[in-house]
Amino acid sequence: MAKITGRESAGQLPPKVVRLYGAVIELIEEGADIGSMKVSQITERAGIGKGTAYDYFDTREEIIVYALMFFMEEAARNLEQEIWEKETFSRRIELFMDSIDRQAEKGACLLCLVNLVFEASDLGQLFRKLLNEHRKEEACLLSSLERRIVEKGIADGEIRKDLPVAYMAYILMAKIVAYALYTVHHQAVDKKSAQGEAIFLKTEIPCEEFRRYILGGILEEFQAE
Amino acid sequence: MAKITGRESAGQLPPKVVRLYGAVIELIEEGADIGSMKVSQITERAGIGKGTAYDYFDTREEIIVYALMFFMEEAARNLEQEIWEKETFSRRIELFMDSIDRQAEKGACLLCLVNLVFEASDLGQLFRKLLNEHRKEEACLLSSLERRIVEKGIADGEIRKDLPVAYMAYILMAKIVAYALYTVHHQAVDKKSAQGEAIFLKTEIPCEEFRRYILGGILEEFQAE
Amino acid sequence: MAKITGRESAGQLPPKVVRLYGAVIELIEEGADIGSMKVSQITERAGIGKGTAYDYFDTREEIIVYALMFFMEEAARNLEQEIWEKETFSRRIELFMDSIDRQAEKGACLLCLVNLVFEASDLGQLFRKLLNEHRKEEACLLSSLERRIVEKGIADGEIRKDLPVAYMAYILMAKIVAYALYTVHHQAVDKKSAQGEAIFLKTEIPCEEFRRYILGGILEEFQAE
Amino acid sequence: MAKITGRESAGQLPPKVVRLYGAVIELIEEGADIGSMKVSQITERAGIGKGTAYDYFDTREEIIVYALMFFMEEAARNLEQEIWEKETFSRRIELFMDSIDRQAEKGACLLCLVNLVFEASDLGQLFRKLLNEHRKEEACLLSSLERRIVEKGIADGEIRKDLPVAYMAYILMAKIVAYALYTVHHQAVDKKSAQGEAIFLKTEIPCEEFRRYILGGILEEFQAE
DNA sequence: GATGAATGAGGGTTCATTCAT
DNA sequence: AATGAATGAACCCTCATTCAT
Repeated sequence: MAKITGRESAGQLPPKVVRLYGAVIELIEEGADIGSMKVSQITERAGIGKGTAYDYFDTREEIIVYALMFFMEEAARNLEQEIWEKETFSRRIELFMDSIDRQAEKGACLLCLVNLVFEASDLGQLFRKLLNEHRKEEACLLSSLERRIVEKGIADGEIRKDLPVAYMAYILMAKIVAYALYTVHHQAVDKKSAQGEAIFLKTEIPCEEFRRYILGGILEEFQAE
Repeated sequence: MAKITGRESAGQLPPKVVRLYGAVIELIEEGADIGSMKVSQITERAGIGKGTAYDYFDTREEIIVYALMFFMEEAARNLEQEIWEKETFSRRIELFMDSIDRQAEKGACLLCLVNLVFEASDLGQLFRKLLNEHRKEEACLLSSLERRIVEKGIADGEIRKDLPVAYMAYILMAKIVAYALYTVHHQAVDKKSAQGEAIFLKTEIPCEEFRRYILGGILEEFQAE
Repeated sequence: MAKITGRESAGQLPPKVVRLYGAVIELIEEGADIGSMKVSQITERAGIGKGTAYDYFDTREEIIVYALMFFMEEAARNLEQEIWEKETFSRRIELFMDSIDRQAEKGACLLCLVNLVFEASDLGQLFRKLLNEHRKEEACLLSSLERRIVEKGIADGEIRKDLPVAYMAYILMAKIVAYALYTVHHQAVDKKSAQGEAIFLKTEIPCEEFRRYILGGILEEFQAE
Repeated sequence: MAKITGRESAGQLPPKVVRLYGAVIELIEEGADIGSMKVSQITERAGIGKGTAYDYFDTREEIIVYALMFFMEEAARNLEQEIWEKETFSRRIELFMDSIDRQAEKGACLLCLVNLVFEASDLGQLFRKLLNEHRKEEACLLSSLERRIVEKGIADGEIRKDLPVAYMAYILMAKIVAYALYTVHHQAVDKKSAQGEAIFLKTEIPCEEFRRYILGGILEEFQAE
C-alpha cells in the first residue's frame, strides 16, 4: 500500500489522520509528555485501532511530530489569514501575541514545538529532519511569517530600514519567544498551583504588563533610527 | 545504608557520585537525549557498576536530574565567585554572557535545564519538585544571582530605580535566555552542519553582533529613566 | 579459613551465628517470608555486617535453613528436658501440645518447618539435604522424640502393644500436626483479622475444645486393644 | 483492553489463559517451585510470548495463584459431580481419598495450595485475598464440599447428630489433610528416592494401610454416639 | 576478624510494531 | 480497510555475593 503520510496535501487529510492529530494535541494540552506518550493512548483517544495508525505512519515518532507540525501550520495558516487584515505593524505584532495567549491558554503545544527545535531526542531529530525536507521556500513556517511581517513593515515605512531583515526577524522572534515563554510559564504556574504543585519561579508581573512592555520594546527598537 | 543523595553538601560528594554526574554531563554534551539516556550508559561511562548507582540514587530520573542541578549550581557558584570581581553592572552582564558562551560551546546542558523547567516528562516533574524542596532563600539559583546583580546595579546608581527589582530581574533573565538560545542554537547549527544534519533556521547574524545588540538593549533599557 | 558452620557442636556456636539465627527467627515471627527474606534484613537485625554472615555460611539459604533447624532442635531439646519429668503418656502429649501452643503464639517457625519438609524451593531442598546429612541416629528430630514417647508408653504398659512403633509414631505425629495446623491457623486468623486481613476458613471451634478432642482421640486410639 | 482475568466464568476462559494455567500446573507437577517460577518459564511452556501473559494478568503472582485456584476449583467440580453418585457417606469419603491419591500421583499442586493458605509470601497473601474476594456462599471451596458431605451424612442418618456441623467438617478436613499429607509425602519420597535424593522421614506404613486406618477412624468417630 | 561498598547477572514488566482475521 | 491480540526486545531495578580496607 502506498503509505499516505500526514504530509500529503493538507486539504485532503484522511479523516483518521485528522483524528490522530487531534488526539495528540488533546493529550499534550492535558499535560501529557510527548516523550512518553504511548501509541495506544493516542489511538484510543482518536477512537481508532492501534494497527490503523501504522497504515498512515511508520513510527510512533512520526505520528507525534506530524501532529505537532500540522498544529503549527494550522496556527500559522490561521494567523496568516488574520494578520494581513490588520492595518499596521503594531497591530500585527499584537495579533501574534493574542495568538500566543490563546495557545498558551489551551496548552503546551507551542512549548513542545519550541523545545523540539533543539532537543536531542528522537522526536527532536525527526522534527528537524522533516522540517528541512519539507521546507519549500519556507512556506510553512512561523519564522517565514515573522520575516514577512518585518518586510511589510519596512515596505510601509513603519519600521527602520537600516538593519538586515534577517536580523530584525530574529529579534522579533526572540522577543516573541520571550513573551511566549513568560505567558506559557504564567499559565503553567497557575495550572500547577491549582493542582497543588508548587513552582519555584516568581511571576509577580501580570501578563498584561509584560506584554505591554515587550510590545513597547519591539516598537521602540524597530522604529528608532 | 543511609542513602547519600547528590544534594548533600557539594564539597563532600562521594567520588562515585561525582563520576556519575560527570558521565551524565559528558553524555549530554555529546548529544545524548536525557529522556532516553540509559542507566547502563551512564554507569558504563562513569566506569562503575550498574547497581552502584542505586546506592546513591533511587531512580534513573534522580541520577539525571541531580546531575543537571549539580551542573547548574556549579556554574552558578563559579559565576558567583567571578562576578563580584567585576567593577560595573555592564561588565557583570558581559561575564554572564561569557559564561553562557562557554557552556554553549561545551554543550547542551544549559538547554536541557531550560527545557526541564516546563517539560511534562518525569524528569521535568522531578526537577521542579526538587528545586522547590531544596530551595532555601533561593540561595542556589541563577535567578537569585540575576536578582542580586540588579540590586547591586541599583545600589550603585548604575541603573534605573523606578522599576520593581523582580520585574527587572525577569527581563534580564529573558534577555539572557534569548541570548543563550541564540548562542546554543548557533553552536548547534555549526555542530549539526559538521555532522551533515541540516538545520532549518537561518543564523546569518554572527554571535558577536547579536551579543552586542542584546547587551546594548539591556543597558539602554535599564539606564533609561 | 575453615568455615565454621552453624552446625558445629551446638554448645559452642559463635556469638555472631547465634545472633544470625535469632534474627531469622525474629523476622519469621514478625511475619516475614523465608522465600523472600533478604540477607541484608537478617544481618541488619542481627546487628552485624553483611559480609560477616558469609564467614559462617556459604549462601543465604544456609543461613535460613540452619536457623530453622537450630530452632527446631532447641525446641526439641527443651521439650526433651521437660517431657521425661512428666509421669504419664497422657501428660507428655499434653506438654507436647503446650509447647505447640507456645510456638504458635510466638509465630510461624513451626509452620515454616512443616512446609519445608516438602517444598520444592531451594530452601526445601537444602533443608532435606542437611537433615539427611546430619541425621545421626535421628538424634535431633522431633520425630525421634515422638517415637521415644511411644516406646516409653508401650514399655510402661500405658498404650497398646499390637501396632508397630513406627506406625503409632506416625499417627501421633499426624494428630499433633493436625493440632499444630489448627492452632497456628487459629492464631494466624486472629492476627490477620487484627490487621484487617480477612481469612476465609471458619474457626468456630475454640482451640481448647479441639485440643481436648485431639488428645482424647490419641488416647482412645492408642489404648484400645 | 478490558483485562480478562482467569476468574471470568470458567467455561469461557480464553485459550491462552488455559495454556498458561496448564503450563503452571505442569511445571509444579515436574517439581518446580512456585516461589521461584519464572514468567519466561511459564510462557515458554505455554508456547506463547512473554508479553501475552500480561494481557491477561497483571503480575507473575496472579498468573500462578489463579492457575492454582483454577486447578482447585476444577478438582472440586469434578469431585462434586462424582461424589453425589455415591450411595453412602463412607463411599463418599473413599472417593475423596481416591481423588487425593490421583492428585498426589500427579504432583504437588495440592500441597502448594495447602501451603498457600498460611504462607507469608506474596503468593500466599494474594491467594488469601482472592479467595476472600471471590468467595460467594463458599460455592467454590473444597471445605464447602466437606461440609455438605457431613450434612448429607447427618440427614441420611448415617452419622451422629450430636456434634455441630462446623465441628465435624473441620475434623473431616483435618483427617483428610492428614491423609493427603501422608500420601503426598509417600509419593514425594518415592519420586525423590528415584531421583537419588534421600528423604529423612520413615514411611514404613503402606499408603493403603494408612488409608484404611484414617477411613476407619473417621467412621468410628462420626458414628459413635 | 569484620565490614559494607561495589558488582552484575537476572527477571519482571512495558510497549512499539506486526499480521492474521 | 481496519483491527487488536500477540510478540519479544529492551530496560530498570534488586540483591546475593565478593573483596579491599
